[in-house]
Amino acid sequence: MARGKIQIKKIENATNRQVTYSKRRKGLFKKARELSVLCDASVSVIMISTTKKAHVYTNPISTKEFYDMYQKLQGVDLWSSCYEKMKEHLIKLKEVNLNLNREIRRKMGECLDGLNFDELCNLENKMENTVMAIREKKMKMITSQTENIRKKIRNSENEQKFLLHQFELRGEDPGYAKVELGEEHKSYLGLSHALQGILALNFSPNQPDPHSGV
Amino acid sequence: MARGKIQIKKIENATNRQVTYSKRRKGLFKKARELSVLCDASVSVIMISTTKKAHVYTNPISTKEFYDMYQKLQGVDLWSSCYEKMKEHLIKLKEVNLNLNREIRRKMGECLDGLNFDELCNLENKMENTVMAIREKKMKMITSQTENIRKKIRNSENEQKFLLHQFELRGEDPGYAKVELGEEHKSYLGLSHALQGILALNFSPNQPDPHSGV
DNA sequence: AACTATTTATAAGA
DNA sequence: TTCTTATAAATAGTT
Repeated sequence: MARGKIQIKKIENATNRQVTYSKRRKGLFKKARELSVLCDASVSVIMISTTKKAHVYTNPISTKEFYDMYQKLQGVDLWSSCYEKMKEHLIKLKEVNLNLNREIRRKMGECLDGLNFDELCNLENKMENTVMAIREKKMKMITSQTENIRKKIRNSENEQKFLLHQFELRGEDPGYAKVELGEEHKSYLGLSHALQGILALNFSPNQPDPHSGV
Repeated sequence: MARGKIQIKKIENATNRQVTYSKRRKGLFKKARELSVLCDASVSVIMISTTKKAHVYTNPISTKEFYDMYQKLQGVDLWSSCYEKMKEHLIKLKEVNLNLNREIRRKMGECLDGLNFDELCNLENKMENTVMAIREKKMKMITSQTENIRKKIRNSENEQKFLLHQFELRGEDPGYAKVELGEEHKSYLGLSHALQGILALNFSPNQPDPHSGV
């Protein structure tokens, strides 16, 4: 358009192309601004070079507002695919949550109205098994606790024996300490045995229940 | 820019403005196309007039692709507010689901390892209450069923009486029908009474459990 | 980045 | 709207 006409096709010389890009970009933005002002229109110009650098002109609204308005006017949602998928996922999860909550309420004995007799029997069985499992777990806990206490006692007994031995070697009388430790051990043992007794009682009555399938 | 210079400010004459808009729009699109071709760049021009009509030129990619690329290059997500909120919601729901599932597994007697002794006792109580609630529900079901059957029997007995009365008035003998109905009633009653007995047995043993708080 | 010959865009009029 | 055309503006090639 000056000093000779040019063909509208890609400029092969990279430097030349870059210079032209710069000049024409400026020109385009100027024209865009003029159009926007003269005609009171909203104009958005975005250019992305091969070097992936973006140049933007928008007036009088932001790029986001531009896209929002564009979408509204065109009646298309450019992001619907991603957005809608997410929405669906959300709805599904909500439904799953609702069902899980209902299941929990049923397991708490509420919300039983929708179940028929067979389903009630089934749920009863499962819940009985649950109670049994919980009792078993408690039993294990107590047993292992008792075992631990016994070990501790054995350890301190051994330690005590060793200390006694040491005292004897020195010809001294450690009487007081010996009695103290002995009392402590007895109360430990008493507690754990009592707990085991309670659990054993608690555990047995359900075993002959005609409903528990095991 | 011809036949006289103009000021770059809004053209007040509406017709004039419209004409200029049309002419300059064409010019801008032409320049955009030339730039795109000459410099091998991506160009997007969107114009929205005061009459809310959109005119678009993009090359060589679509408006959506343009938007996506623009976002990536600018490192901003124009929809982040809405999108991120949704994402957070999704993550929260997933977490809730996970917890609900864990709760259900616990109520089924699995996954008890994370609980301490008190929690186990608490869960045991709840599950016992559940079993009781289920049994109560079953009981109610049977009771109402029995009641229904009793009502039906009463109704058919009344009907039978009425029919017998009618026959007597006519001086005829309906003996056969009377015996049939009577037998049927007995078997119904027998079944429901037996069921009630079974349930009563099933229901009572858990009542004196020292762990149920009620 | 600046210059400038020339092409291109376009304002006003038809 | 479109065509015309005088003139302003843009810009290709050069420095």
